[in-house]
Amino acid sequence: MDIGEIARRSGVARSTVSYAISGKRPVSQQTRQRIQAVIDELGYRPNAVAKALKEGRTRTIALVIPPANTRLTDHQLTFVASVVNTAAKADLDVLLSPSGDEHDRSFERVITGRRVDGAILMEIRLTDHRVTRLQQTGLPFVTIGRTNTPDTTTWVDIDYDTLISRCVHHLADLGHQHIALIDRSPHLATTGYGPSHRAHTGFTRTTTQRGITPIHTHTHDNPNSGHTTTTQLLHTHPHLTAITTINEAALPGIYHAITQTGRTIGTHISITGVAAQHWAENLHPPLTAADAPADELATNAVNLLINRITNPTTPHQHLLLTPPISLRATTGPPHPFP
Amino acid sequence: MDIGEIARRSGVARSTVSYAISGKRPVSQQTRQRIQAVIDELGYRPNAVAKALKEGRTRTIALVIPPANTRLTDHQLTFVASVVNTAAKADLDVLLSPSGDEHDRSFERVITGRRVDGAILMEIRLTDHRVTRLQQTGLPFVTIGRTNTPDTTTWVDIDYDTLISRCVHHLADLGHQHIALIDRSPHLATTGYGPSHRAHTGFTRTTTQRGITPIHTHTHDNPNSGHTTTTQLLHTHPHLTAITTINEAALPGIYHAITQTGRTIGTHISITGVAAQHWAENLHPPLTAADAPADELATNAVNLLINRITNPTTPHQHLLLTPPISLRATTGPPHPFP
DNA sequence: TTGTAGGCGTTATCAA
DNA sequence: TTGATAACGCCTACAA
Repeated sequence: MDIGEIARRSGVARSTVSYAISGKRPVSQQTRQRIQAVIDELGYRPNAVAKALKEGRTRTIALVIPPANTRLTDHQLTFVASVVNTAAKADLDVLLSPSGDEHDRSFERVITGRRVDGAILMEIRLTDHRVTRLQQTGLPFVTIGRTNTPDTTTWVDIDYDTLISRCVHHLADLGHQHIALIDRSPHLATTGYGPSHRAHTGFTRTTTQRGITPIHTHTHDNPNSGHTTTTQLLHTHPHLTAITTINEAALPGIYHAITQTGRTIGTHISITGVAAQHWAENLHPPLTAADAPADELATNAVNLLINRITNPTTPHQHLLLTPPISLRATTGPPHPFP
Repeated sequence: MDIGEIARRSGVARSTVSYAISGKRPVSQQTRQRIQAVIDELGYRPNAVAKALKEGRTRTIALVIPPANTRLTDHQLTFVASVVNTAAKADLDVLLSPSGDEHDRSFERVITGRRVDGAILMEIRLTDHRVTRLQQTGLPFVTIGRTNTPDTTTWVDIDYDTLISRCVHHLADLGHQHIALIDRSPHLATTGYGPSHRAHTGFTRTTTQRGITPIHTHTHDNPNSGHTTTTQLLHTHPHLTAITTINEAALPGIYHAITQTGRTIGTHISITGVAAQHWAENLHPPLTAADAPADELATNAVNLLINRITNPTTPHQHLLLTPPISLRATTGPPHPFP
């Protein structure tokens, strides 16, 4: 059933039906009602594909998610959900596209076939071939995180440098002299993952500035790895009294490793870092941390993208978020252990 | 740039270019190469929207996710990722559609505008208006979970009844006499959420059969709620020695509440249930549980859907999964506390 | 206030 | 082996 069917049954031209639906041209009360009756009776809905072809836009955006081999963190998950919700409010649909690994076909297909009006790229690297590819195609896009050449794209990001710097200052103010940064996986760092680099930079700068012994270590995005790393860390660095981290997925393991040695969190070992709010709140004890603003990131990403789609020539906009640290229960003055 | 442009530059007809690309008609080596050269030079890609209009299918499926107000559990998240991956392997794209709440517009738009060839519905209820709606439209779909009239749809589901029954048997075999079922939220149960109902059924039947005192309680899908519920549970039922649950999101809180009272998990309180594998493994101690097979659920859902799309008249197929219980570290013979 | 007709970019039928 | 052309279903000038 198509618009012609409706037209025939209501005894009008196809264009009249179209106008009756869109309201872009006045239609007499009488015909409008007759048309509407037929539409209701047949349950007619315009074919979105035909409409998209005619209008040259699909009212769909792509969300390019990280490869599936690395499990999505809670923060990323919240982000995806927020994107879908924000897009829904703007009557946009979201096409999910896995990237990396063997999924390049999917990525190519989505961004190259004019199936979407724009794209949001998650978890980009300092140099990222997907960004290059997207720039070639001319499809509007915004990235979560920024590349080495931030001025050439529209992006939203979290200021991990400043955030980790603040964490170190907070711990230093409490009197800590030995602070460890537990980073995300070494693999991410070597493949140019911005947050890792920038957290590291902020950490190094601030510990130097405050005359603190810095300890830098990586761990995979899961509790088991966090447990192993932390156990080792406590063993090799007996003077350690504070940890800061951007690896929320490892946190349960970090907690467990600490308590397992008989230490108390917040007393013998202070912890702080960056994590999803509900994640920080649901740990025991609740984590003092900068709450990663996934919602805000998502809302802004979608809005910036809509902006770019409707007005492709505007200069690139950027948004760097620096959420405050929520004081909860995991930091305090250093207590030697045992 | 369109197919006509390529045709012009290669000095052939548009149809020849089309056939050169699709291979659905023999094209001489010579012209094919000439065409390919032009395509490569200009970076031409066929417009997927036009193709979809012409072919009458979009090579896209919709994944209808639960309303955003209830945070997705780990199991659900894994499921979404698996669907996207499986679909990608079949060169299908996935359109995400939130349902429920104020998102009915999105749901309607997606399933009604011929934007997708089929849909997968997550978290359906025993009576579910989305199922009814989908049946009206005639769009092929498969549900995760089953309604009250399971024969009228294609579905995949987890056999919570049998799973919880097995858990009770396992605990009873160990000698437990007082077993509690911690269900998911009361709201889910009252809105006809199948897994809640069926877990409850299996629990009641098996406890009766084994002569065990059943205790049934609900909790929300988060650690805090699990903590509150469990604390209260231990208080009201001091003889309780075992818990079985289908609420994986509440587990950290359940654990915490138990140890907080001085009890040891696996000794004073045995726990078992249904949860995502990596979730069960990353708890301390690791949870003895039936590993919810999100991957298998997803793969089968996608394949059944593809089946239904290509062959809409086949009888409905169903798949009920009953994964075995993985023995880890949280069950043992009952030890009175203190 | 309404109708006619052309075109969005493909694929596929029918000729040559 | 290739070309011309008619759809797919919609929107929107342009006419009436």
